[in-house]
Amino acid sequence: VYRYAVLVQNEGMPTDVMRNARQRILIAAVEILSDDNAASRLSVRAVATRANVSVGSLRHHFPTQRMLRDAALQAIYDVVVPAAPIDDTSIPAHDRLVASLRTILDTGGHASRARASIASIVESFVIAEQTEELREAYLAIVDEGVRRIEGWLTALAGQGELPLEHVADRAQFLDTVLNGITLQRALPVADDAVRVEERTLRLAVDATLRP
Amino acid sequence: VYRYAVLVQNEGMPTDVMRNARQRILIAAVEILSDDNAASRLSVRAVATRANVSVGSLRHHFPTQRMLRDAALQAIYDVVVPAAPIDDTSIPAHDRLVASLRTILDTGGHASRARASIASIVESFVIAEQTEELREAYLAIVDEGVRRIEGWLTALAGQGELPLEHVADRAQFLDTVLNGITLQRALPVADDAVRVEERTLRLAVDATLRP
DNA sequence: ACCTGAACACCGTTCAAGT
DNA sequence: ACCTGAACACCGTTCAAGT
Repeated sequence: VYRYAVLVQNEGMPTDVMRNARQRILIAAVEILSDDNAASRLSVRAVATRANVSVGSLRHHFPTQRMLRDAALQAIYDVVVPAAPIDDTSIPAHDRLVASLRTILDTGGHASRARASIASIVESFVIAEQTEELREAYLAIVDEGVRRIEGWLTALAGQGELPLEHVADRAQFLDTVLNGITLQRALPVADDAVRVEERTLRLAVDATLRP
Repeated sequence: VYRYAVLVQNEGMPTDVMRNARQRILIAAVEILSDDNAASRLSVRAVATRANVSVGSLRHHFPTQRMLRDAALQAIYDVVVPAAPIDDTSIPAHDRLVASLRTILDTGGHASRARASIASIVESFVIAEQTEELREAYLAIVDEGVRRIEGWLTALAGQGELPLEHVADRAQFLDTVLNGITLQRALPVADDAVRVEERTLRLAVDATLRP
């Protein structure tokens, strides 16, 4: 699904795409990540083999496995999620962060889509046999989400909106709040759910943007 | 810190604790998890070495690494949890609220119990056909939880710890945070899960107990 | 600059063998 | 029943060597 996106994204590039190892590695990684199998891990050798490239070559283009995963997820998100206005200082920091957090929430959707989303997550990671492989796959996903939030908070810290040393803690905090909201969206909702969610998100952001 | 707790918890046990491999393994795991070093991982060999036990012996008592981690986290929570009454003004309001919220969290349990708990909720209220009856049944349960939190906040408001008019909003907020934590307890957990959860809960309570 | 593949130090799990 | 430690199949990273 996403592999074409990655290609398109680099359209105005050198010459023969299939001759470009970096491209092939990135495409292979995106393919593995967007595989139907939720538990698929992004191992060095799996990616290298799929891209028809040596381990050393992979490492040359992506010095660490984290850099590779980040690049692949970034490529996916760049296509799927509209960019957040985190640097638009004409808008209050509070509103920018709320809007950014909503881009994560919206990947889960609402109503029946939110329910399908949670059902799938619970099936894959809660009900399924708890293997180490599954755990690592899940933690990699969580990590990406938290890092995204950290990215926003770091940007806001650069504008003096919060202390830089609290970025990690507060990103985890916001991640938990988003998990709570996501779960609540899937569960039966009260009539005032939208208002409650809005207030909760604002309260969480208030707590985050404070010395 | 927690190592003694694990010992105490098994006080009425066999004979010589230091001769009990299972005890030593559990203690070693708890020590590593409650280590200050946030990067500490719970590897088989690290635990086995620390416990002065072979890898095989460790596997005999804890067939998978997950079971070991679950047992260690359970041991930690069993000690951390004891509830402080909300009206005991000799304890800081902050601590009283955290302790009270933990009593709700602990109804969900940890590890396999937390997973069974979430699986059951999702099955009953997310996957099941969304009837009005189901919705009302669920909202009644939620209401009960939120009302409990409101009760605590009202008590604290009476002591001047927060404005009375914000009690409803903030109870909803805390409910969302608890939902997030509950979900995270059921999903695969990182090695630093205990610390992260503690910080998140404190941050949420900080946000609540503020004008 | 780009690529190769062996080597290294890890990981969790399995298992024949001991007591 | 409890324990041992080697072996296995992985993992991510490093690096001398090629082109």
